[in-house]
Amino acid sequence: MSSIKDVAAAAGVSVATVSRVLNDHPSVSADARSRVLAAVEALGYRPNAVARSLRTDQTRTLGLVISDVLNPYFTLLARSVEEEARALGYSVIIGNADERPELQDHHVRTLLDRRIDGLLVSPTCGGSPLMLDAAKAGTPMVFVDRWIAGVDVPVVRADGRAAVHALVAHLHALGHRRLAIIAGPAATTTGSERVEAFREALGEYGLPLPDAYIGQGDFQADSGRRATERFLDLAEPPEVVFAADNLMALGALDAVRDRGLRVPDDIALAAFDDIPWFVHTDPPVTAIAQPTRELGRAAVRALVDRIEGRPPESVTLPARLVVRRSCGEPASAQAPAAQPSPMQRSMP
Amino acid sequence: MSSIKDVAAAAGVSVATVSRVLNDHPSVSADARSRVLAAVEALGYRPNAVARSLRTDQTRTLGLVISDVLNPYFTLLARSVEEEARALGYSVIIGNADERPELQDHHVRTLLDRRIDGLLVSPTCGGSPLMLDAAKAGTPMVFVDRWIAGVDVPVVRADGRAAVHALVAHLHALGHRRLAIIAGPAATTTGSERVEAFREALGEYGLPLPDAYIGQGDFQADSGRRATERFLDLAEPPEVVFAADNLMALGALDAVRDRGLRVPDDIALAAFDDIPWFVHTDPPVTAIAQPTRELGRAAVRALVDRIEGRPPESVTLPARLVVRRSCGEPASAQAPAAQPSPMQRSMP
DNA sequence: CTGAAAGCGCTTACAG
DNA sequence: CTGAAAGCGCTTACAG
Repeated sequence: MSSIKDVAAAAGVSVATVSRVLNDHPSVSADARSRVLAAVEALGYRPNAVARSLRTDQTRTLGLVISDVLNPYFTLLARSVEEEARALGYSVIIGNADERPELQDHHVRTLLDRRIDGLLVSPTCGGSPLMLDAAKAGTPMVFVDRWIAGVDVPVVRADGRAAVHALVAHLHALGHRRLAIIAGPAATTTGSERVEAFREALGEYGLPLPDAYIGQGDFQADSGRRATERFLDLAEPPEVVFAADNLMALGALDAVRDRGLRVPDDIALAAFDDIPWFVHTDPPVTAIAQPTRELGRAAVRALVDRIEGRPPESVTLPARLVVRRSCGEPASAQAPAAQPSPMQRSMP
Repeated sequence: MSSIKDVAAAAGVSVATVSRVLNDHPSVSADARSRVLAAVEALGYRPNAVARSLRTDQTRTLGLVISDVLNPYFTLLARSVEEEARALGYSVIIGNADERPELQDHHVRTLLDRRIDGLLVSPTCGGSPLMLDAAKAGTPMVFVDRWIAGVDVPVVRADGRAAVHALVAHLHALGHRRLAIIAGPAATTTGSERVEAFREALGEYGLPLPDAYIGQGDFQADSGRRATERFLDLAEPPEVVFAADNLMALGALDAVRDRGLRVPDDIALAAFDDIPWFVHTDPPVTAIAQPTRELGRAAVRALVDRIEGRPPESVTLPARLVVRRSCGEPASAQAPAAQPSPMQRSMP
């Protein structure tokens, strides 16, 4: 692989001049420029980003540590992060924590060792010392989706409170009174916030949220299945299960199906996070949709602002309820239409 | 951020000794070693991977360029690649080509500039000059899933031929005679191979594959929807649509649903690539499952073999048919059971 | 076992 | 406008 020296030799100039041409430095003669460009072309020269990074102390790379790539919500988030980063001239390296704190730390460490310019994290747990130290040490950092309290790091996330209230209103209107939730890990903000929003909304309707109706999940499908089985084993099972993410909803569907029961006839189901597949499940799943692409974009912009010396801004975007058929038909549309209408209602 | 010099100063040794300790070089006195280790600890020193890479000419990083991250098949592939790479001491940088050749080239170029040790590619198109040049120039490379003919690069992929034959046998047994396929881009191997395998299998049953029954898709959902609409507009629409990947099957489901039609009553559906969601769609979708994790693992092993000077091996693994309800009930199980049995049959 | 020194491929004041 | 030279943070023969 040819280096800048080879180009300089071929063009009959110094490496400094080659470097200037490559970096669009203004003070290069037209003649020198064209000779360098010709040499670059002839040799198929490509600058060594490693050497450039060592010298300039910037990698033009962002690290993104997400909780679980197999979760379509995070996949979409990752994609939107990459798109926006590319638009701003950055690459992104993704680390998949798989909801495991030690794997999260592994990726944070590796990314730091590679001297990424900034870090986007959706923290799996309360707060690893490694991440906190990095933040304190001045590594540009932004939290997406989930965050850690008490750390001076901008947060880009969706606020699901209003949508959870809309969901509970919807469920209440359908006559449901025994509502259960499959929560995420209490150590994550999204794990605890969604339960709190749910409890608060239930309170407005005078409905309780007994401990037996709070399933402890870990945001992965299996835990949704187990929590649902436990609900179904109760002397008085809930009428509705609200899964705090889409994968646990998938597990819940599995559990219901394995018992030979039907959604929504035997038990209703709703999920946090909307994904394309929810339109095609049996039945289509009522879900709370996050503005995922916007979150990714905003997170990158905040991080790049921070990296490039502009004040970064925290951003909170609203989620919205998408009603489908998994919680039952509204009274007005009792008889299922022969032609399934797209019956999809959105509320802010 | 402290450097090796700071550690050397703090430990009272030269940077060479620090480097030796860090790299587990045997010839270091126990005393020097412990002083260095103490200094490393005290300073919170972490080696700069950029500098190390420049010096050693290896990044211990693999590049993975996949066609579409949002496709669950590729997401799972990417995850398995990362896992195996991590186990072997490598990191991976993922580039999402989004089925766009120019984006694919962008990522290949960026990855090459970063001097990744090797490249794993699932080529979006016939063969970009950039990629071919890189292969010729000796960049360690392995193709996964899709490949390019006439290039001396190992290929790790699944052979779906037997499973496609099993699918056609299944469809024929259910009484279907008019079978259509939504193909992927002809420029990709998986795009053309799946059509060929399908045509060949149909031939064994004396069934034709008229041009009108070959929809041209691009492996993304929208194209599956459009192709299906065209099928449904035919004077004699097919009885079965076989989508050559899971996203186009999703689009097909959309199209059928939008017309107020039902799967499998009005039209049957099968897909290449099995994904967890197919169990929960309405109805569950009959699909051809690839050994995705094994493919990822094998691809990484082949690439690392190549990088580390061992002869890499091409690997072909069999796909298998997973029968669900989207093509109709077998005659023996005419009456749908009240309790939906997991009726899931596997054939090699 | 240890250190001084060269060198990986760049960029960038500095001097001309 | 141009080039010689220093230096980014490491690793590794080489000499002792």
